[in-house]
Amino acid sequence: MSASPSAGGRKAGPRPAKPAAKSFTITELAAEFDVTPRAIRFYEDVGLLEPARSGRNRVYSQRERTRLMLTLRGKRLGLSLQEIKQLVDMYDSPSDTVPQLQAFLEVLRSHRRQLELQLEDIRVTLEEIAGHEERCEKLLEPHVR
Amino acid sequence: MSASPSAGGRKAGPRPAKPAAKSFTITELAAEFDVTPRAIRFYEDVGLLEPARSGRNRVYSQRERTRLMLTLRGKRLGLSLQEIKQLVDMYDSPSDTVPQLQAFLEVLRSHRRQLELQLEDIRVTLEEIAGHEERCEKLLEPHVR
DNA sequence: ACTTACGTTTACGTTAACGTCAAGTTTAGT
DNA sequence: ACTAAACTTGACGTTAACGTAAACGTAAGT
Repeated sequence: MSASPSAGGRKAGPRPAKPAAKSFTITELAAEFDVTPRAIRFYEDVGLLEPARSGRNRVYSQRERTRLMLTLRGKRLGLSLQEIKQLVDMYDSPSDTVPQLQAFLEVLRSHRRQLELQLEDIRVTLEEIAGHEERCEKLLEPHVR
Repeated sequence: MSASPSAGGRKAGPRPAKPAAKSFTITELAAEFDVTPRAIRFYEDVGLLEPARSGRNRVYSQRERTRLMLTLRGKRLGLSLQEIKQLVDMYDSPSDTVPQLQAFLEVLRSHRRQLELQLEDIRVTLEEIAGHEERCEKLLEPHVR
């Protein structure tokens, strides 16, 4: 999202109206995303999360919550935690130099290619499943009557 | 060099009009699908493949080749070998009784639901990637001039 | 007979991604 | 003060999916 030049006066100073910056405990997130706290701590060991601390206890910001979400989505897509870390790190570290941007673009494109292949795999599989389902239903139909 | 597709007269007995039922060695399959023989043997241990034998050596039929293909596709979709086995087994064992068919249908539908979720994950991710790419390119454009 | 190529079995090693205790700490309630 | 609940940090265990090495078999070529 690129705003028009004079639209956003981003200045440090008196905070206008902040929505209180909701935070989460580890068990809250665990419950919300249906994973164990152990898993979440493990993602931290790997470097995927860096929650703040309130004393000894972990405090997760909205940003950490998002990273956890992306992590789990990555897992569902079959990525390893290392791969996920690479991607997520690039996603929210603002590359500014030209070579960095170019490297980022390369990663993005490679990731996209992989997803498109996977998309094709899924498409084919879904078609096969549809065929099987049809066959099954046809075989079951006579028994319904 | 490897065997050419029997260009001349490959008559090895009184076989009338059979398409010769092409078969494969383990290294052929390994090369074709870019996996190690070790992996293929491992899939056999798990019960995903049951190649015939010529003496001690494994001989893979077209059917085995297909099962290997499905196995690798399953892996790309993030399934475990056990899950893959369940699916592949159902796919080519001809369920005939009504309860069997119904169970099969249930598995198919559950599998389909999962794939559809994955499809959604991919769709969302691709959109995000598109956004990142666009932003990147916009940042790089000025440097091209 | 000897090597080379390809295949085999057996067995132990490795990596990823957690699970599963054990033992301690901190906070809230009684 | 005592207890329960929620969280913490180690540290070792486990499972899946192979990798890797050792030792052997066998058929083909020289």
